[in-house]
Amino acid sequence: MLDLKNPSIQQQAMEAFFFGYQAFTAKADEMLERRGLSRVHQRIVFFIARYPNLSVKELLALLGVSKQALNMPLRQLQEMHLVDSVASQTDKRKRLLELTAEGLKFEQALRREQVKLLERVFAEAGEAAVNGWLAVNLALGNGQTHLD
Amino acid sequence: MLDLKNPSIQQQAMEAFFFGYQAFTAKADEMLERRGLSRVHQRIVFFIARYPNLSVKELLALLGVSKQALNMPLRQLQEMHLVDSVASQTDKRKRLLELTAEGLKFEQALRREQVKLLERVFAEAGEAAVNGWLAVNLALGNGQTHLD
DNA sequence: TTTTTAAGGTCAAGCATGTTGACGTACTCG
DNA sequence: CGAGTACGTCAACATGCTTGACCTTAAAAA
Repeated sequence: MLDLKNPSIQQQAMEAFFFGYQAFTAKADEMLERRGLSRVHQRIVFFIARYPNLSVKELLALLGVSKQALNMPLRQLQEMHLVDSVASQTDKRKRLLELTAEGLKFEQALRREQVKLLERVFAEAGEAAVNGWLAVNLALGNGQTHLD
Repeated sequence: MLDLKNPSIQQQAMEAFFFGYQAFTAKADEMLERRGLSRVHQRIVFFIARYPNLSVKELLALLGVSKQALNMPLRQLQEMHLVDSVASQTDKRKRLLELTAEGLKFEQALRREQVKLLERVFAEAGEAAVNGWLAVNLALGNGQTHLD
């Protein structure tokens, strides 16, 4: 077991997490910048892809930002016809978010870049490592879906 | 092996990474905010602790920001007597950074909170998972030290 | 049915954090 | 000596987030 009593091991683990996460997001950040978008835009389309028919409120909870912070980038995505919002049938106050065909392609393109990096690393690290990596990340996130 | 051909698995892995990293930094962020500091301040003291006698230029390379962006928080840390900078003996242009006794305590307090979370999660996930988690993160960060 | 609450949208002001560009100083090195 | 390096700082600007206030529409509760 990793000896977390050893400060130098602590630092190594933390540094690896820091640079690992940074490397993970780097490629997508580049692609976003070329289109004049930012990481928030990716998070929005990512969560809409993952949870179709998400309401605005649920999206806010997932992102952990204020609705004013969401407003601008979400509006931009709608104006670019990457995201559509339709009133819920069961509760007409709610706007359910979905990706347009183009939005889906956009989200997939971003995700593909990140998955490519994961695939390379996974092939190198082996199955056990990958399962462990996922298990620890899930546990860190508390297993919570963050939806409600 | 995690099937990264499956889009839903891709999404799950990416979401776990996102929320995992977020949870990992949350506690330290709280502590920093109470002292009117931000995540950059932690990164600074973290890297100084990890690489004693770091030069300003090396710190900039690790953080990946402009020197103007570093200037303010680093100055604050010095004014708070958490960080000292001393001219290098071999090259008097260089300022070598080190933590004061108080700065060391501060960095350790922040790190301890994050390690506590890791310990909980590690106990839950088991040794194999932990080793895998570290291996994947190291591979993601390309094994590079980011120094030079 | 009237009142209250919830969901969503938007405007405004303020703050934090980042960027580039331009300088100035001190020091090293060829 | 002159060129380049390390560091520090000022200014202008962009961006992304915050809180507060206000509005509409629709559901739920009184």
